[in-house]
Amino acid sequence: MMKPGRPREFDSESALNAAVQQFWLTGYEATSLQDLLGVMDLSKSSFYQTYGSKHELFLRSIACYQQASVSELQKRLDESINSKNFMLHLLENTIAEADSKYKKGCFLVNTVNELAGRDKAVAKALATGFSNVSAVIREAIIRGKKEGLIRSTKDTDTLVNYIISNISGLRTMVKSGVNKTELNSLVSLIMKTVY
Amino acid sequence: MMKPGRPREFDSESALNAAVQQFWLTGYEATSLQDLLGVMDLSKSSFYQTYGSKHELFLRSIACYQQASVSELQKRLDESINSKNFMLHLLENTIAEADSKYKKGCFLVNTVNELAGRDKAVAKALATGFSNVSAVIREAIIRGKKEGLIRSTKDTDTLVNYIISNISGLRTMVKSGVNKTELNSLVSLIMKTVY
DNA sequence: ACTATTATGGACTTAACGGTCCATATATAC
DNA sequence: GTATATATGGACCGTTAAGTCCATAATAGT
Repeated sequence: MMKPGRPREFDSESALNAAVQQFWLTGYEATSLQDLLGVMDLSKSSFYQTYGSKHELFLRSIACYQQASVSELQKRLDESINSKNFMLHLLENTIAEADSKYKKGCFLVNTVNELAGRDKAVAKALATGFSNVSAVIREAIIRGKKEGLIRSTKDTDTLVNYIISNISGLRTMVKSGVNKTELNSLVSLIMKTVY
Repeated sequence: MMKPGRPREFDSESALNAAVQQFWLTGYEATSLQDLLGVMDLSKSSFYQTYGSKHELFLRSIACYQQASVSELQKRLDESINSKNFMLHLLENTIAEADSKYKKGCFLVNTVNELAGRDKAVAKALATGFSNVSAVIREAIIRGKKEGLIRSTKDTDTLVNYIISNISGLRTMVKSGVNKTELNSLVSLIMKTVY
């Protein structure tokens, strides 16, 4: 039962993806509606009709990014030969942007730093995201323990937090321009702490 | 030889400090000129005459914050009984905000995440700040090695980066609402890695 | 063909932004 | 007291922000 009416002239899925990219690159405040209309390729009317407001779109963008990231992460874990290998690639992936000109970092980490303190709705969306990411990391740690690969005697939760915290730390280091050689040393130290 | 002219009605030092606090709390974009005039307690005219522009004031704020932080840090290192003790207190200090309502984090870390990617002048000011902080951490690591307290065999530079990176990571964890108990576990793991 | 429904373009609104300008106030140096 | 120099208050500016509104366009079902 399709409802009648004029059909969309824009692809709402790719429009949302474009919004994610833009927010990811320039954050919430620094991204104007004009910027969004440009990359999303729709009119102001369609924008408000479809997404309600900039703020609502931002929340949807967080959800979209988070779901994609988590399922990508889960897939990589499932396909890894072991926990250690998964974690090493995760950390290496985190510092991969060090060479590129535009360092977007992680959208969740960026947003925590920009908005979590003063926007409750955003904070909640982020909490969901972090929680979902944590669940995958947790699975990886548990698997590592089963595989007998983990040398640290610390409890699972602490190790999960340790990984999350270090990913955030590495993101900041990348953004502040630390070079790849130094970052690689850092990754090896982090790995050595856990595995 | 004091120059003539009407004297200032505001204290330029405390005005700058107030600006630092405001930028620290709400970042660059989200801090309006009105906000600044309010907390700095001066008129728009005086603002532009004294500080040039919002952007210039922001750069001065970074410099001001950085100098104060570094000298505070250096003082704490000088007064510490040993390197390990200094580092433990540094990390504990980093997570101290976990209980408070407003989590300002570190102004430098916040700003890296908000602006470093698209504002060269800011990036440069931040680089100076991080470099100065690193120098103190470096001194602490070297001292720790002399004192024979450091168990890690990693080179000094890597350990310095490790501390900086973990401080950034902890800041993000605090902002995303992780509780104090978990953070303390994390601190103890980080300490154990180095000392 | 007509109707109901949704989509779109573009004019419009209101408020806030950073920033400029100038007349006036207030001090020092002579 | 007068000249000089700086400080201040407040009006003003152009731009942009997010968001609203309405007339029109384009479809599906009848």
